[in-house]
Amino acid sequence: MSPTQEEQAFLADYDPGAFERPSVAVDVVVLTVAEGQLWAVLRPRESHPHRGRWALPGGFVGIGESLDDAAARVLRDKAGLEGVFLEQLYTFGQPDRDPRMRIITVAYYALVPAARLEGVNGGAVLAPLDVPWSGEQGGPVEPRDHDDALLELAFDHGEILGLAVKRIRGKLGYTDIGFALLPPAFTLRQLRLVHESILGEPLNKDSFRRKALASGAVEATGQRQADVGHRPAALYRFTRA
Amino acid sequence: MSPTQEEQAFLADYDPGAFERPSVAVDVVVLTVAEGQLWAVLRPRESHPHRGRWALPGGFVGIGESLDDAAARVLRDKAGLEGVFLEQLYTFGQPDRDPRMRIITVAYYALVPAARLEGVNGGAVLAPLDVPWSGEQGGPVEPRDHDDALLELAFDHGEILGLAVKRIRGKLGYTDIGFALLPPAFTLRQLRLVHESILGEPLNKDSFRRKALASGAVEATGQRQADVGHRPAALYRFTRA
DNA sequence: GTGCATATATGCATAGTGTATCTAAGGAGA
DNA sequence: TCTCCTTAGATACACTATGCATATATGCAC
Repeated sequence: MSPTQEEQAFLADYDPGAFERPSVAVDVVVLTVAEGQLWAVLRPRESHPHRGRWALPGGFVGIGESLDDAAARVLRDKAGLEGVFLEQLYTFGQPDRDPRMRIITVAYYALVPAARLEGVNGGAVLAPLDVPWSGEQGGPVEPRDHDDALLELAFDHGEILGLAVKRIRGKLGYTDIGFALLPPAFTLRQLRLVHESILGEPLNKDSFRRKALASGAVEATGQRQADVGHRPAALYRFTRA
Repeated sequence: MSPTQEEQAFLADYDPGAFERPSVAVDVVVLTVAEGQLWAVLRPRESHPHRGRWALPGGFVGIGESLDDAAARVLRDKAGLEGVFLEQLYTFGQPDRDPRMRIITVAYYALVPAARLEGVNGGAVLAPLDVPWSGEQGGPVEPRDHDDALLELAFDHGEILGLAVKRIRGKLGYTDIGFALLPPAFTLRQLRLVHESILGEPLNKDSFRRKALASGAVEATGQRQADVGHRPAALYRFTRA
């Protein structure tokens, strides 16, 4: 840190209003699972900088608005989603992350059942994510378009996406976030596919079944699948433990 | 959100510089383990608001300074610490969390071996923390003074402290953060006491020992304890797996 | 009906964990 | 020097979780 910055920060302790303030934004990573992989909502940037590149839905935080409220607003206005799982991820604040000015962004991630994202609106796309690392190693992930070509991301949004994937890989084992990606009634196979898609590796079918049933997190609805071309699986619902 | 806020946020998309910006600060939860419990560094507030209450070491983020740099600077200037474990925790942004103005704070947590905190300087105290919840339930924690009286905290710093404790409880099992609280050479008993103090519950001595040795995270230094009044334990060092 | 695909139950081998027991190695004090 | 106390560290065993194999069940397509 330069002496000038240090001096500024020192003085700011006593009169923060007298010094230059950063802008604060929120960006939301909207994730879903379909076809055995993760997908994220991206929007094309229509102005400079990074015009034409793809960006996370985001926006500035209002001066009287909480961070959670700002994230929920962005989710509603820019992805058409309400009432979904939404949690703070990490705050990105490198001084040069936006070339225009100092913008600190508080990243959130939302988990949505695939059915809620069928009609993605207003230029946004749902892009499948290649995760070029294993376990919780971390690093950027690579969104692709329908021709399997890489989508170029704006700012540090690749890093943000990567951290979201890393985070849900970690939280999958000891939280209920997997259920946020499923419809109200689901089969144990669907539940396992969600876990496999997030973890990027196959899981033992029988142990997964045993663990899921023993966890107390699911209960049978009494219903079964229909029209599936094989023995229909029982449908379960999520029950908070 | 009021229509005015929504309108502001909408317009801010196109000209963020034209609208009022929040101040952004960092607060650092400095934690250590000693005498079988967690301790945190607190400083008395010398001006309003919340004058006389206790606060986390903190400060405003310089306009050209990264968040990590700001946290490291606060740690150095207000707790006299350098080169310790330091990681972002969570960002707190309720509009009314500071009565003076809108201040968003990015909270960090630092983990420090107890020996590094023996001479706490400049009015700061090292306060033992009562954790009135089990597991990863979460909630505020209660710092106490030498007479076991509760210390009143400023702003939402009780909530921040509580989240830090919850976070390290969770990360203890699948990361190396426990070693950040130990000196370079330590016994397996010391390592277990760190885990027990963080988790707030006793651990099985033998299984803990087995797991620690099998993990590959520790190796024997060849040295032993001295002057301990019983069979001296072997000293180990941390080795990155 | 026959074949195919997946669901679901059961049994067994193996690995991990909790617990008990035994011996080792230091200091304190008679 | 001997005895006692305390904690270290090794070993054995029961129990549980998990991976894996096998057998049966149940739907649709033909």
